[in-house]
Amino acid sequence: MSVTIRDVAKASGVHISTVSRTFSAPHLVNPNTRSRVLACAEQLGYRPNRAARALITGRTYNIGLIVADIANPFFPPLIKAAESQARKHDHHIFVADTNEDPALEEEVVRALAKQVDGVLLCSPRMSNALIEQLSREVPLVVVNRQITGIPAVAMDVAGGARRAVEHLIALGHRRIALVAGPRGSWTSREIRRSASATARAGSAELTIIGPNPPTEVGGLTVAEDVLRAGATAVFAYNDLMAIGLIEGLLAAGARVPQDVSVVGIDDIMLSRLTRPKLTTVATPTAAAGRAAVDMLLAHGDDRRTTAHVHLQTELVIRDSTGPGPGPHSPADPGDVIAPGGVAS
Amino acid sequence: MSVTIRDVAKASGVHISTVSRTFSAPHLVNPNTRSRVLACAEQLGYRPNRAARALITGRTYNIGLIVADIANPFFPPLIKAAESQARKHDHHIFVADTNEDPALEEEVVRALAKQVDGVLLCSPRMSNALIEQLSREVPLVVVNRQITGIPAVAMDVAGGARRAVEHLIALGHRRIALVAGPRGSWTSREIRRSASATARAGSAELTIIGPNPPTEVGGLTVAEDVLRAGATAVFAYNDLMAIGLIEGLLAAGARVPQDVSVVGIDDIMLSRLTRPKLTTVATPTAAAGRAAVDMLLAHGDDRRTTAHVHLQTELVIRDSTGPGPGPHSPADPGDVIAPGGVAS
DNA sequence: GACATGTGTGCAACCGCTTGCATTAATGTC
DNA sequence: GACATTAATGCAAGCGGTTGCACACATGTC
Repeated sequence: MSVTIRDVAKASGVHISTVSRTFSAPHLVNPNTRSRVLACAEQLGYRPNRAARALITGRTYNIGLIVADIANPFFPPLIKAAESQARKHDHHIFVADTNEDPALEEEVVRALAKQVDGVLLCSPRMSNALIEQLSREVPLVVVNRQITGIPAVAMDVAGGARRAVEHLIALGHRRIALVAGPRGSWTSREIRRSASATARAGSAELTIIGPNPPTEVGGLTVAEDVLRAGATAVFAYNDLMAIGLIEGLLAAGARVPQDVSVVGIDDIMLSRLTRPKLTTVATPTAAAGRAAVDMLLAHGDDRRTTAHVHLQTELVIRDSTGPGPGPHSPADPGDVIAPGGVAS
Repeated sequence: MSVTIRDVAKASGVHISTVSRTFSAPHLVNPNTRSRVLACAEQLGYRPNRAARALITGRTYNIGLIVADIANPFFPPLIKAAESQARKHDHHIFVADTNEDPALEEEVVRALAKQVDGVLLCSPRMSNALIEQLSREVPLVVVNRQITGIPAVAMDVAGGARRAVEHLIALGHRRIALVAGPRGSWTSREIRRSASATARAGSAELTIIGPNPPTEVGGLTVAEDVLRAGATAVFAYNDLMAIGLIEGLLAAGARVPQDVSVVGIDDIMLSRLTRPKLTTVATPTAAAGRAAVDMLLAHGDDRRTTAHVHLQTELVIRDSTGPGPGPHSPADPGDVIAPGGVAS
């Protein structure tokens, strides 16, 4: 049915091992023979069977890419960049979506382990211990997370969060809400830590609302909590939530940014298209995808390359942030109500 | 290194063929033996090597999914649904992005052919002839295209286009522009055909602008052409272009929908979030992803299942369309200028 | 008790390819 | 011209599984 190495061998009058070497070790075969074999292969439409090759060499030329939610606009640019970079190195990408479910994450890694040269774990929700264990079964590169001993591509979300909160403080906001992301997210912890420290340093009050699902709906549903907390500015775990939040705020009659300023993080395509346009922290998503693939492929040679790539983020000021109530805001700690669903 | 069928055989005191049958033909092995083997396998953490299995059975349990542009928000829901549906049947998905390039499309299909049980070709830009040829090399299901002899999942874009244009006509618009999609797109041809027929039936004038790249920028850049054509309403090839177009129109000083009404197609998530919210034709993207996977897997048994699945579309009226200039519009065919980039 | 029947397991070939080793021919060295 | 060296190719084992066939044994039938 399908044309194999034997067909090519027969057609070009050499042994199959010569054909094999023509493709995997060309320098070992006589140039004349080589070109004859290549001609036959071309003519027959021969393509090496990677599965068969992988069986012996252990290299599959496949990469697993695991994301929490393909439909979250944060991921597509990353996937696209990774796929393109992988193809440059003749690798293919398995994409799996875990629906934000840590258990599914583990299962998918295990299911993919034997069929890939390595797995890119994007924004994993698993525990560090589990990730370390899995990394013994298959080469792993984590994106948006830092674990000692595991190669990682991290974006400087802490720096981004700092700049975002500083921006709000500079605008005169003193009562800021942080709409947190999902439990188990490293990014969420980083943001929380950095935003808290920055608020403290700027003598602003930070109310943490969450955890929440990292979706538009997640943002929409906390709009009331934000208003009840009396915040004049909000920093959200990601753009999708920020956009949902703005929807919710507008629906509740609050104006953005006149009454409430909103900052997101990610700079997804959407952020330039909503009204008001979203002020946000741009994360280099595509660069992260490329870097992760590069690390994984480099990784192969020397297993202890636990380098960590750090990518810079950048504050993009658009229209969803504006001046706060000013330095003389009648902020009375007494009327800060702790609404349902608010944690610290 | 990795635990194989032989390790399990040794541990449970049976021949490897018995272990093999325990997994691939359980009814052939004695229940006692079976449970013993399963226990050993579980304890050793054995996972069958799919590549090795594929070598003999010819079934890889992999599916290729080829899209024109992952970053186009139309695709992620489709990919997500397909991946999820595939996983239900214990299949994995290779995702490839072709950057809207037909040549790359062909190359990717060929590269994937041997490693998958079939390929889902989403919105292919290739010629029918080429698709037919490829379908002889690997089982194919096309999405958003119809080719006799090839299983397909098609959305009723023609019906959608009709309803969109009828909606504009009902609002009183008589000079309508169609912002066309990329060359080679079946959807683009369907839309053009259906929109033309509907306009003619409704005594409206339809100016076709394009072809254009199916992106936000593609829409943005034709805003001037639309205004120059004197159209009071526009139907765009997809939501992304419609949204870009609205940006462009607003930037040029035109109000939407007061001066120009805009309808898109796809109902991507974005469409609910922009201002004004986009009137559009909703296409059942996730359903298409699921259906395509199902067809491909069913396909396996009986190669001549060239069924075509047809999915309904639906007009979603939001805020980007409004009343036209009315029946007494001073439309003078004489001042219809054919701007640069306008085709018919 | 002889025989057909069925059940569970082992044996070995094979899927398409890679690779260490043996073999042969060509080349260089003194 | 004998010998070591190098280059090019063939041979065959094996990667981790599957599967047709043979075999041993237990049962049922007359």
